[in-house]
Amino acid sequence: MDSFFASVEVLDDPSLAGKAVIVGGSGSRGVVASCTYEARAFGVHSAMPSLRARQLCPQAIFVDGRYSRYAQVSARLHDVLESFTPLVEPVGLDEAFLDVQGALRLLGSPLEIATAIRTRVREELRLDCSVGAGRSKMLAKLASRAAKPRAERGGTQPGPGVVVVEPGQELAFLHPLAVDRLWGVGPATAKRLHDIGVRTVGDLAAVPVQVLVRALGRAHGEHLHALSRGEDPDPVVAHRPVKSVGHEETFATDLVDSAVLAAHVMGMSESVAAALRRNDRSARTVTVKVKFPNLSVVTRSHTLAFAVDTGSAIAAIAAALLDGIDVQCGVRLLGVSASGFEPAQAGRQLRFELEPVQADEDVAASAAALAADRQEHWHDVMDAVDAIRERFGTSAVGTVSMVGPSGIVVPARRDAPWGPKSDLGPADGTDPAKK
DNA sequence: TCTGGGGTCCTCTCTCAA
DNA sequence: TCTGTTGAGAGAGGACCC
Repeated sequence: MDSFFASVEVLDDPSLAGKAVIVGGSGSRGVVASCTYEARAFGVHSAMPSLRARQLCPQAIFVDGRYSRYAQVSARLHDVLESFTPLVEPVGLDEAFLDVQGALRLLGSPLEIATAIRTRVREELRLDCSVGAGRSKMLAKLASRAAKPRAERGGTQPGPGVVVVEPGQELAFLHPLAVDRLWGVGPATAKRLHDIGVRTVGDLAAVPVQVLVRALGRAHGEHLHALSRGEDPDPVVAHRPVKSVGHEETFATDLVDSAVLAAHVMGMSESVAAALRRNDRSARTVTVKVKFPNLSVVTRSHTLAFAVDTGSAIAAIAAALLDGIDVQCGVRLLGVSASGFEPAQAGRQLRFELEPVQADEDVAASAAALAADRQEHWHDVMDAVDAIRERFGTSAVGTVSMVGPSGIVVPARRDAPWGPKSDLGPADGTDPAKK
């Protein structure tokens, strides 16, 4: 989709049409999640710090964003795509790969299918998208990028909308491209490639694979070498299983109070546990992430002998992990995540598998014992809590440790997860609540 | 100017067991 | 009993994607 979040905002509020609109965190620690082409013409792009975006485009209208609304539109988009083929692999909310090999006889050539997708999306969602087609996911991805409009100083240049890389033309399409256009080449890899004289995909294809493996590691080196020759064996997978769930938050000001941190750990653990139960999963590994004021990041994880799916059990482990981190200098971001999934039933059968824990075992074992105890005694309670939250909202019920000055620390996914709310005031001097 | 949130995958290091 | 090797798994960090 073309500047998806911003386009949805314009769709819902036509007074924004033709204006520079930026969706993202409006605070000093926020980033741009999406922006209209009018904002892009000033050099604004997604992932840019909001402060920088304000400087480049002071007249831009900042919108906090509504994740639930975008998810709603995304679901409709996927309904449209699945009417073409059941083999749809979503990439985030606004992109997807479609394997249309089995539909060619029924629906026509790749160009005809791509054009039909674009038309149907515009008719049913009233939003624009760009479609790329090729013999692999990477080629389709690069082709869709080439199909998009281009923002320039003088205005927006419309893109072709549909680009098809025909069989036999792959290398002619790929080799002139800058190497950082390839999927998997970010700033760090691009720098390493530049260091060995590789600037274009064609340069990459000319480098012996051993040199790439030395520079980038085996998996990455071999993968990029294959991509540069147009080889991409990665198939379209319609239902990729989720492997981890997490919740993290950057605070408007750095936190130092251990009681406040503990309340956030509890709230985030509840959020993670609720996501696990929604997906009928329990998890063996709990990870805590801390970002310090100097932006350095540490993670600590612990893998249990059993799987858990209650917030209090996850919080027992997360709190013990956080205890092992020196947070005296303050915490800018805190996160809790769970991985190592097992079916939910594994967490419910805990009482038959647990080994007794001796009193003199280390902190991790104590935390595990606490988690086990909570897991065993809390899952029936959490089923009731889930039902209450479903009906009355996420802040309707919580544990005592989650209660802060303004009530229960809400563990639900935030609707505008792109940094803390504005601590700067709006760029145009108006009250954003009135927009 | 000072960098979000939710993910996946890879690499390196360490430990433990065979 | 000691030493060296190997492989698996855990833990930590980094890079990347949207």
